[in-house]
Amino acid sequence: MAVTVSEVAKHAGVSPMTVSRVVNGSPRVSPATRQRVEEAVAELGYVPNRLARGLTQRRTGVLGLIVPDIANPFYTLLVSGVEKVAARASCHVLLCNTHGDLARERDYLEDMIAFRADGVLIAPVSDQSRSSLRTLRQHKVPVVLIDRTVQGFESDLVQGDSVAGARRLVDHLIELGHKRIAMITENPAVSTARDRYQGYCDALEAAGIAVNPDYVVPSNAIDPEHVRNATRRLLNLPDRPSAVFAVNNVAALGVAEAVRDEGLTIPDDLALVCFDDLDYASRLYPFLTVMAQPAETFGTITRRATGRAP
Amino acid sequence: MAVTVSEVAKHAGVSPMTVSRVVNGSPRVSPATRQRVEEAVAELGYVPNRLARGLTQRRTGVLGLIVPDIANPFYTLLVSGVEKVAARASCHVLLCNTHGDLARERDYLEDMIAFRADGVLIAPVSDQSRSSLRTLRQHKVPVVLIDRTVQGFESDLVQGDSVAGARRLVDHLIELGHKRIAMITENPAVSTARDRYQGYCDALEAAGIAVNPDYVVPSNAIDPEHVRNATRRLLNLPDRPSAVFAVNNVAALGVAEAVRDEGLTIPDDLALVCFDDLDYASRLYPFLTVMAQPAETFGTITRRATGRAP
DNA sequence: CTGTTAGCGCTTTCAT
DNA sequence: ATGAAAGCGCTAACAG
Repeated sequence: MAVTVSEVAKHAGVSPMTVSRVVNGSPRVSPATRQRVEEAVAELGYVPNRLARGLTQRRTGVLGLIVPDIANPFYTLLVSGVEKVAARASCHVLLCNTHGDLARERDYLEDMIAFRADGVLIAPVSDQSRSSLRTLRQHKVPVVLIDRTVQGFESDLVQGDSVAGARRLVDHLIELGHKRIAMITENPAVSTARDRYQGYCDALEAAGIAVNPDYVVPSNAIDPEHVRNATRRLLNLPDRPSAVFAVNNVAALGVAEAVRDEGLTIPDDLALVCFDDLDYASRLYPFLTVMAQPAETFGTITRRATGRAP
Repeated sequence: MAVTVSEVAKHAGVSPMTVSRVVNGSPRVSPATRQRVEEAVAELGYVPNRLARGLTQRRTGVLGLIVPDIANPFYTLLVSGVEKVAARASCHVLLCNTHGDLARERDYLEDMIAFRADGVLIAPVSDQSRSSLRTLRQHKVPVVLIDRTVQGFESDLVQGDSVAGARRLVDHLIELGHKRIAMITENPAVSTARDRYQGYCDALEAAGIAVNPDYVVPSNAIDPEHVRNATRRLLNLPDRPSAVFAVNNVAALGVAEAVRDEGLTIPDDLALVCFDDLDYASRLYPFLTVMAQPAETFGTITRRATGRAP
């Protein structure tokens, strides 16, 4: 049985309430009693029970952070940033990895309600996350969307500009003289995939290049192997693209491996650009042009998004 | 105010206890009442409060995971693995990043007591983590050490064999004909640093090569920039080493960048081997020999370590 | 099978 | 400045 307020109180010859006041730094305690209580706390090794505290105060100091893939350097940096900010605010981070799975996401969101998280930061799986997010909100848990919007769900939001970023990356390829530019996309229910595809089309259109459906390759963008296989088919087209825009870093990795599989090299045989940094990887492998987002600071800034259908 | 057992109970015309039984899947409930309760739960959108539950049951379903650097791919994989196992056990992971800072680690460990974590997995900062770990144990929180032992603290442990791993890496260099082999080390209060240095020395000795103190470079092994600078001095020695053994992946990254700074290349001008995988990075950059540890499965296996002084 | 009582450890509220 | 009482939401332990 752990040490409780009452035991400390007895030890210090005061009431539990006074112990509570001291522990929480209330000024309404005389220096003398404060000292006696502090000694008792130290002597007994008292550590306040945050479950009990959360129950009465209805604040737990816990933030839920829900991402599709912790191992993805983009989310890793994000987690890192959120953890840093949370620590400054004396908060703790409950980390949840959905693996892009809606059911798991739903469960985790319900858990956030159950744990009475003070708030939830989430990079949602897709637009289909809407219903679980609504449930969360019904339970008054503040939500901030990260990186992705959700159709039909208005919320505070932290994200980069995918349309403009994609546009810049593809413009860059066009300036280098590329005309046969492919894109590895992902599920259009993911807002960033939609936006980046939009930027890709905009850039091509502005340059008077028609979008070639053969050059738009769907992928899951979560598993590099999946992308690798999809890309191999692309590289074996009779009219092989000279450049590829990957929807994100994982896709880029898959492309890089497919290129190597085919005995080709980057950037000689194929130019590769992508969204999101590969962090450590890109420091070692400078042949990749990335639109790095400040993932680590995504935990600090906020703006309002409409969540309307496009 | 959130929905409580009592409200559900009233709604279903039963006692709170019966609601509790249904929610927790107790078999001692008639099918009829069970159904009525379930309907009430659904109708009111009841989600049990896990703080309250934790208070009575003294189990929270929360595991603390404490690592020095989430952004390090080794720990990222570890986190990923732990999260996976925890999810299977319906547990949640409270993630804490110490940044190799003892004070922060102490605070986090105290928080784990406060939150009544069911257990703590920790890759400790160094041998100096001992006192906070003892406090944790006094409070009956089960601890498992990951990757690193702590002198004077016996505990369950998950780790790879650093001595043998280092030995193999350096043997490999020797087989390739290298004689001038440097090592980037870190704080000897970190068990893996000690062990890997041991393996390095063993390998050299077995080959009849004397350990050259100039070739043993201390670093913090947390910040690639620090390693980068330390390595540059190494590369400017009159008798430059032909190979480097980096104590871990971060150190290897720093070395790789220093090599590039000096206008040299790997592996032509310098062979580089290291402990721990760089994950995504090493898939793109195959010039690096790594002793990859199964970081992701470090969350599943356990053995007993003595924690005696070496 | 179901309900009652009591209490987990803390803090709010109201006294003093 | 300090304390007493009540209750946060839930579940053990015991009825019946």
